[in-house]
Amino acid sequence: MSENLAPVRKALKQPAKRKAQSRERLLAAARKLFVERGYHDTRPQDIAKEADVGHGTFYLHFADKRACFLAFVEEAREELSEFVAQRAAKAKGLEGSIEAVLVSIYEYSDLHPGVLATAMTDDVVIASDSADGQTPLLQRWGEQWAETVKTLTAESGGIPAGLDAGVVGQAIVGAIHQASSVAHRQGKQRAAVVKTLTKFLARALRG
Amino acid sequence: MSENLAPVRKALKQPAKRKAQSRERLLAAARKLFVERGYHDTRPQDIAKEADVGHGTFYLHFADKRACFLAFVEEAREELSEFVAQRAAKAKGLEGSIEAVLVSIYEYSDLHPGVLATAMTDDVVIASDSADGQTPLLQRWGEQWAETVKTLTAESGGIPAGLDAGVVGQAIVGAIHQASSVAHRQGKQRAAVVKTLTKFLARALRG
Amino acid sequence: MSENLAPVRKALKQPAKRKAQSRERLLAAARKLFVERGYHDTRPQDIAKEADVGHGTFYLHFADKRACFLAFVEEAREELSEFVAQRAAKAKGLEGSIEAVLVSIYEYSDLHPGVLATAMTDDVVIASDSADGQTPLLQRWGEQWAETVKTLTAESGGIPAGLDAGVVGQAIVGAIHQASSVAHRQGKQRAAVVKTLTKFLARALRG
Amino acid sequence: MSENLAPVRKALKQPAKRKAQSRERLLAAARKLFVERGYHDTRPQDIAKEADVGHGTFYLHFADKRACFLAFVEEAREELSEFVAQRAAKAKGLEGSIEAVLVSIYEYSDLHPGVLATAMTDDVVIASDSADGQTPLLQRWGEQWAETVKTLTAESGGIPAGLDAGVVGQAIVGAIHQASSVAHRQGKQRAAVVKTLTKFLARALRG
DNA sequence: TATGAATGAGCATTCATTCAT
DNA sequence: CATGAATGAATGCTCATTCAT
Repeated sequence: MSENLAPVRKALKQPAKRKAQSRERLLAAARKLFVERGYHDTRPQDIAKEADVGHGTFYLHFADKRACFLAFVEEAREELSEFVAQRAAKAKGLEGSIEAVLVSIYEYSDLHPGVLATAMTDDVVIASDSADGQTPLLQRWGEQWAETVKTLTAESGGIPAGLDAGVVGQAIVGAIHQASSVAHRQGKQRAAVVKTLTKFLARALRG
Repeated sequence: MSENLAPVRKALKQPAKRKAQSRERLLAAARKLFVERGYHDTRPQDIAKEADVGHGTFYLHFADKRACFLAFVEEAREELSEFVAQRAAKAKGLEGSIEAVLVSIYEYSDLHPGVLATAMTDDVVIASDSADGQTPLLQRWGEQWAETVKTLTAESGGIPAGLDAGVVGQAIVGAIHQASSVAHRQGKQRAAVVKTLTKFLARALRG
Repeated sequence: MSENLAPVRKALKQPAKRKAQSRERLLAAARKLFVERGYHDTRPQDIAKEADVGHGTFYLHFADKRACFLAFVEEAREELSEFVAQRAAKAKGLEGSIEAVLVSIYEYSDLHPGVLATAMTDDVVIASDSADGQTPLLQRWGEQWAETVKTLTAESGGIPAGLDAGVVGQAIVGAIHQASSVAHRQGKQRAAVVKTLTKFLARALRG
Repeated sequence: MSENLAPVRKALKQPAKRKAQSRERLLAAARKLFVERGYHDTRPQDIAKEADVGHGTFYLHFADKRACFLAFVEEAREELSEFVAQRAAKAKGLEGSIEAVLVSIYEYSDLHPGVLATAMTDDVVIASDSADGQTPLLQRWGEQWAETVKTLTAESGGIPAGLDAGVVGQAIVGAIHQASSVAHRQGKQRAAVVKTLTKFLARALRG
């Protein structure tokens, strides 16, 4: 009987590998369920079951449910970051670069539906009493945009005078997020969104 | 002590007035607690207690907790709407108008700290199974901005060619929301935020 | 429009009549709702509303919900009693009398669907702490049957020797109730039920 | 103190056994409380407490309160079934068999006071919206009686002509139930009840 | 006599987390 | 390292009844 019980669990050479594998499986399961059902409707038990490990194992790898969610967010962030970096690297000019980034983001969304929307479920939703902070994903992206903007506008003399780069970065990411969310909700043509956002942001940043 | 014990409850001649007053009291209590503790950490019981009415009375006025929250959101929306309309009415020009609106919003926030941030807690947080929809506050404001932008750009030939007004409206509100939230979180100077956002948006919209 | 607004409420000559009318209306409403929804799913509020009187008025006429239900039961009992008495009076012989009673009961059930089944909802369902007793409807009918049986068997020498009349009465009513309930639930032909029950009981009682 | 603190909980080697034991304890506690207080006055919490387990454990074993009650009913049904089968097996003749069954039932009732009365609390009392049905205990017994009667009357030519076996089965169980309930309520001599019911039913069934 | 706003005890159920094995 | 049975605090909501008008 013991051989065919949970065959996926065998063939684990080293304990270290086994632990790593459990974590991977849990993270993949968490990602799937968080995206499908949302944070509040996903229980650690569900994640463990989906990952085919015992309930208790969950807490061997994550301090609590929130930590698991944040791990998922971090994973998504890195994934998107790499994805965009590869795609948008060769874009030229302010407008071209913005468009390339937008297109990459949408392509990532197509490849991993719901992941970005779920990962941005931050602020209030998973609030914990400990109030430890963990900068929201959107804000971190805003900070990146602040840097990106400096680079993109370098040849045209930098960010227009009087504009605070930090504020601009957040404004950009906010604009993209809100416009995209609503467009998605309304089933709007994606091309129009990309075009409008690109022009809108380029005009705002151009000298 | 006996004089100030529930003095608000006296002299209620007509049941209709009495009921209306209860609702008002509940709504005020709800607003206070939702802002102070957030949606999830506020129980109908707490609201009733704060309003100095029985638990059951809460359900005499609101179908459920969610309905109460939405009533609070609606109240805040109308309040802000009036507030901004009065303040920004006499502003002149694209840049002037944008600035006036931004300043009004910040003034409202000073007068009613936390209300806007709480009222925007829409989307996922208070999700119900019934999935009735209720357009998020931010999106509604985005739609208003779309209209506003058409008016403001009328003299300079309307919205720049190729821009989708709906997308632009959402982009504006997203930019304002995100930039303001982060600025607030970081304790940034408000003047810089107003200035940057005003210029940023005006540049984007100018012909 | 004003003429047909609650026309039932006007033209109340004397207060005494008004009170009696309220009670009647409440009882009719109670009967309707108890039958349609059952005891537990009918609230005094619902009854008052259906009767088109204020919620508080309910307690002007009934001590509590239970008393209202018992009043409904009593009404049904009297109604059925009269109904059966009229129909079964002229029946001849043991078998004929039993059949006449059974047929009358079924006719009553057709005229007032659900009333008997609901009225028999006694024992546990509406249990109150006060445990005042109120003999269950079924038991009272059993007692009546005990008397009836004595009369019907008089000419053949009375109840067969060794049989306790009280027990027999309850047995008869129990047999009728259970057989009819299940037959109704199973959509069985009524004629077969009447025939079988009549023969069954007549054989048991014949000398 | 340490010796008698939850001594039942010790020495539980395997989790499977532990789980089974919990269920047993819960079921025993449920039986006790349902019989003592009735369905509506027994809360899952009470059952858990009586079983000396946490509240949540209750829902580890039963989907809901209703499922727990039905499990109790099933247990009682099987218990009585075995009990009667053993006692009434060697009875001879129609009258003898009926009497043996009746006596067995009363003996079971003496051994487990209140269990049968409680288990028959089916129909309306524990009604759920899902309306899944679950044939009432009394009806099931009626169906069994239909079979029993066929066997018992086999030698005398089967069920008397014109009688529907199904109807007869339900009539018998109804007669027994109602007569016994009332006799119990009235503190009537048990021997008289057995004697009367036996004769009554035997006469009805004899050819 | 009538009203209907107000009441608050009461309840079934969930779920993040622990810990003995 | 893994397990999964056990936990119990916490919560939104109902409804029979009262009472000021």
